[in-house]
Amino acid sequence: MTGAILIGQLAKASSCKVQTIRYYEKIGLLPKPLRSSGNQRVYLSDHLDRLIFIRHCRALGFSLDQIRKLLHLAGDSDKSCGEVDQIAKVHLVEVEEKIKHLEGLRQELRRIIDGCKVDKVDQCQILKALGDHGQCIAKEHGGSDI
Amino acid sequence: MTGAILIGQLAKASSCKVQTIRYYEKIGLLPKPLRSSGNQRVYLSDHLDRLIFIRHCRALGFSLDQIRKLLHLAGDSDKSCGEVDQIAKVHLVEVEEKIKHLEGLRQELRRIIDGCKVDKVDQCQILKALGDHGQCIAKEHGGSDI
DNA sequence: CTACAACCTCTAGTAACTATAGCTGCAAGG
DNA sequence: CCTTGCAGCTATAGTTACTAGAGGTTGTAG
Repeated sequence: MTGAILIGQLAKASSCKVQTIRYYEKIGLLPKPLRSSGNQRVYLSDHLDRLIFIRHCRALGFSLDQIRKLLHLAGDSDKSCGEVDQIAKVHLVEVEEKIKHLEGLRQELRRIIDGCKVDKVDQCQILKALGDHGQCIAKEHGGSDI
Repeated sequence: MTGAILIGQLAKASSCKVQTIRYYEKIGLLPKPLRSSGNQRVYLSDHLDRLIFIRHCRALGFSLDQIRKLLHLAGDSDKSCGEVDQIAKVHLVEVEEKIKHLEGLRQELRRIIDGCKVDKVDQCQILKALGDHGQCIAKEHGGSDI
């Protein structure tokens, strides 16, 4: 029975919280493990590998849905990996877009903060700037992808 | 009665959805407006100003909680605007940290994508890289602030 | 035998909306 | 006067990816 571990050990080995592991099982991302006589989850190394894969993908910002697809594709060993490539590239584009968006916000925030030289709220340029969208470059009112 | 408008007009004037306006009212970010004889919300220009302020802050990535504080501070007209400044600067730091984080992901994703030159899933370097956290620079397993 | 940690299930909470169901109000056309 | 249809109303549930808690059971060490 080499490598049979309980959920606490799996959590440590994968740097993933116990709750999260149970959550992944519930949504079908991790297969249901065996149970001990006392109804405790018993994991083997397959589970650990899969969980490490998932956590690494999460650390890279993939959504659980994207990860589900990647795991599915990884199971089909003679398929072309074009789809894998595609998912990764789409995600890269998303990341790049987020960076661009945030750089815009950074620039605008700096402009607003630097513009305030007074000390009273009723003359505060930050509040004025926040109330006035006119000079702002952050056009996307309504798009909350920060 | 100049400027008395219904929720649909307010939505258009602020580029904010009707549902969102009602939501802001429910959580106390927008004050409850008057009602018409037929129980419809009736707004004046104060509401529009406040809503535009909120939407602009949201576009800049402030949380509703931060916005609540900003609105509160803006009401106290003889207070020092140091706190306003503080909120804005904290947010700027948050944005800068997110940018750094995402730049790390971008670099790592590019490395992984560029490493894959084969065409079959069972040799796919992307999947291998995703399963192996060893060479990865994105250390923060568990921190999902993307 | 008794602590105590680690496990179990189930439910609710987070942020900031968005969407749906099922209703009423209101103005215009026939 | 009646209908059509849009705009408004409330209330509830869904989204993402967890996290926290209640309240109970199992396993182990002293």
